[in-house]
Amino acid sequence: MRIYNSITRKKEEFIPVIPGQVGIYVCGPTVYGPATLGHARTYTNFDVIVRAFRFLGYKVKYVQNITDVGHLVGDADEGEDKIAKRAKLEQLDPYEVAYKWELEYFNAMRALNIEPPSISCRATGVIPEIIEMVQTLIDKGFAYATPQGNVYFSIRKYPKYNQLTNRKIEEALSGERIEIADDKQAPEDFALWKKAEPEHLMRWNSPWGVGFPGWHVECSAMGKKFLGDNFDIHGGGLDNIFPHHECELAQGECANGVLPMNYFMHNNLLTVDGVKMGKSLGNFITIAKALEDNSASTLRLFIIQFHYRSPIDFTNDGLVQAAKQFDKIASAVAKVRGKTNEIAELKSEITSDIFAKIKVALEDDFNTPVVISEVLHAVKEINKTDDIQLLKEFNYIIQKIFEEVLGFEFEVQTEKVAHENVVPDNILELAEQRWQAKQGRDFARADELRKQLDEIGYVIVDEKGSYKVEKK
RNA sequence: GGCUCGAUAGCCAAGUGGUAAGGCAGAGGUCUGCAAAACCUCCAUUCCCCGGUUCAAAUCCGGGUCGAGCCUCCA
Repeated sequence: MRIYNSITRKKEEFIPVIPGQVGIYVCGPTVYGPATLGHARTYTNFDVIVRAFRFLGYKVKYVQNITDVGHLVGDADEGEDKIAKRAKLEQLDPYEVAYKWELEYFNAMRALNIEPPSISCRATGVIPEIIEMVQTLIDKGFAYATPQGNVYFSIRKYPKYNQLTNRKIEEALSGERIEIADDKQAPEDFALWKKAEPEHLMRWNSPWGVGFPGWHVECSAMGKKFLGDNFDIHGGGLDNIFPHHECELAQGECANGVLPMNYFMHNNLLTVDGVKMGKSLGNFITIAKALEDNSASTLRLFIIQFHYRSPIDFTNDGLVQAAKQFDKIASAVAKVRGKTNEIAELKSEITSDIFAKIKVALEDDFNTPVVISEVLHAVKEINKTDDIQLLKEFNYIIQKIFEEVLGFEFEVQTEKVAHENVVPDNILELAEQRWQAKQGRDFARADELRKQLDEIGYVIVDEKGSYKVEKK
């Protein structure tokens, strides 16, 4: 098993802390708005990674946070955090806002057939652990509390700062939630704990006064709580690499005495028609919207066709291609399952070869594009054969790879199609007339009826000795 | 401006030292009265450009050009 480690910028052999087990932490969403295709990309990527680990025999503990403590609003809205701002707009309690979007997030994930993490934890649920970690950092001399009630991490105490992004320390601007304070010893120091202004609704007591945690500590505290001082993998979107992950590395290593994660994995981002997707740019597509026109499996296939470290440009053409490919896969699966539901051990050269290649691809930094190409290879072989024994073997690959690792859903798909294909009686009548004409070798009449049906949106597909009518 | 990553056929996309996977589109064929689907065959002497290392480079090194992301919250 080899994975690309952002810390060393190299593909490395994966050596788990505990043999046979994987502890993975992935940065979750800030719940202040709808889940977008960006979220779909990131969590589909890590979903497949976790599924692949399990398929390869690892026991996985997958932890994800829900950031329900807001972040600084980008523009001139001084002092307000995102969640508090939204709450005022909607006349809701900030906890209500956070919970509403958290539910939406989980619904969107479920709709995409993304398995929930082993542990999902809200930032507001680890306030004691955060305070404890901040205190540790102060005690060890890496952080300092100011008379104003803020606590900052002193970057100069951690010479390795910026190991992920190679930035010069002078350029490392602070990434804290509130930018009023000038009580820092150095401008690049980042906040661990911030004093709450009177209008700030989310607030907790602490040794430094009433306040709320800085942006980066929640992930460190949670990772430590659920996975220990030193765990295997920390993942997240590339956009979090700076400053968030740099800060995590710094505070984590200083607090724990050891680098918290052995591997850092970053998935690349998603653009829409070549442009970055952002809430502020107004070009974001929500998952709910995307699912109106596409099946979850099509979206998954679209995402998985790219390597997780490559950028994805979301275009209509790309989606159309993915939909076509998924239909192709689904009809091959339908063929197999139409003939047999049994599963057989892989004995033939063709199935074991495909299976082996998929395994190799997954073990090589989760190379899903290569996996998909083997999936299409399997589809081709399925279409070529009527050997029941062989189809039973393919059934195994379909279950293990198509469904368990890649997360495609087929049953739902076919049921849905069947449901949508309720054809009215008058159409059935026309189709039957056409069939009779064909049987009577009156092809002119048959073609005429086919054309008529086509015009009202129905397609006839002839099969051996029978036919099917389908809505286009 | 600094940092990081990328540039592979009409389009999308793997491959990171041993002689270019796969898909879409396109061309031809088999099957079918026709059609659809499926299957078969063809479709990059070449991997942005220029130099270098090597028996050997799309793959490594140097220099360009272009593109994306980060440097402010973001998956």
